[in-house]
Amino acid sequence: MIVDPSADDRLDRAFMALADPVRRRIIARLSRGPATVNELAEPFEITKQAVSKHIQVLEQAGLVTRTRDAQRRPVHLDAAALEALTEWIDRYRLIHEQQFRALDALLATERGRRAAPSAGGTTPAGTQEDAES
Amino acid sequence: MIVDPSADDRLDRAFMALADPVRRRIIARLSRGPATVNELAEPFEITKQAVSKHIQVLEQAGLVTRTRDAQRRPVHLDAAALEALTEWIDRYRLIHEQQFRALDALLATERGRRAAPSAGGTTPAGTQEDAES
DNA sequence: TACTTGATCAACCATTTGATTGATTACAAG
DNA sequence: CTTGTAATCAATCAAATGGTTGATCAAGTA
Repeated sequence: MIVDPSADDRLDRAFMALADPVRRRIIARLSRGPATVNELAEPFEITKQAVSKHIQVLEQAGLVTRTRDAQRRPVHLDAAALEALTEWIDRYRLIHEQQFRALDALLATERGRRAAPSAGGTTPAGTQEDAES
Repeated sequence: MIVDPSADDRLDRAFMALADPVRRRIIARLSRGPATVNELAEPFEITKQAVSKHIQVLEQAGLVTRTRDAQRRPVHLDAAALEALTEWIDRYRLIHEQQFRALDALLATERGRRAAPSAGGTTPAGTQEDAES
């Protein structure tokens, strides 16, 4: 019974949701427009109940929303949550590339003075802390 | 005992790997430079064996690589795999935004002729197929 | 009211995951 | 050769996940 614990936990759920190939295909389908549970279940060889559970997972991750249209409950994609994921990934990806450029620059400098050392044996990272949020 | 079934499955593993908050923090740490298992295990309250398993998962997902330095086995981040993830997400995110723009355009056109209809009750998506790869 | 459709709820089962403890391999130093 | 350190392997266990079937709820319709 978790309602909305924190933005951190939301990220957890979002990644966890996309970890399943079925849910990823649901996302792919929803990117072309909203769909009902029955429509989403068709391409798969699983029951509607299973798809309904998957959608619950996606909903709790903030990736989709369910609206009401008579007795149908169309599912809509929420692209903002997808954007949050790419933002998380890109952050550390870019930091990593930055490190690479810094190492290149260091080696270029060192090359002028002495022979290039082993370059990468021990970590140059100073802080043990991370900043996950 | 799966070795490397396909590029499709690689994406599965990558998302699955990032689904765990511990592994995400490992990625965050590695973005600042390579580290050993012991260094990675320190900030967490779990054993080294558990961290070793996490790194195995990350390695099979292609997110990190392990090299050899005497009896140490430093772990390095592989940013290329992270890029593949953002590419996957961005694809469907952008398709979705495109749909939104198209809907806006349609509504703008319709507004000139008749009163705006319910707009979004049933899905306009034509193809049931998806293109996950 | 009764019936049909769309979707969820509830109980249950098989498999997988995350973590633990204990033993083992690989390498370096005494 | 023995000790110590870094890391993995192996067996085990509790908890979570994905799926199923059957019952239930909600809304439209004869």
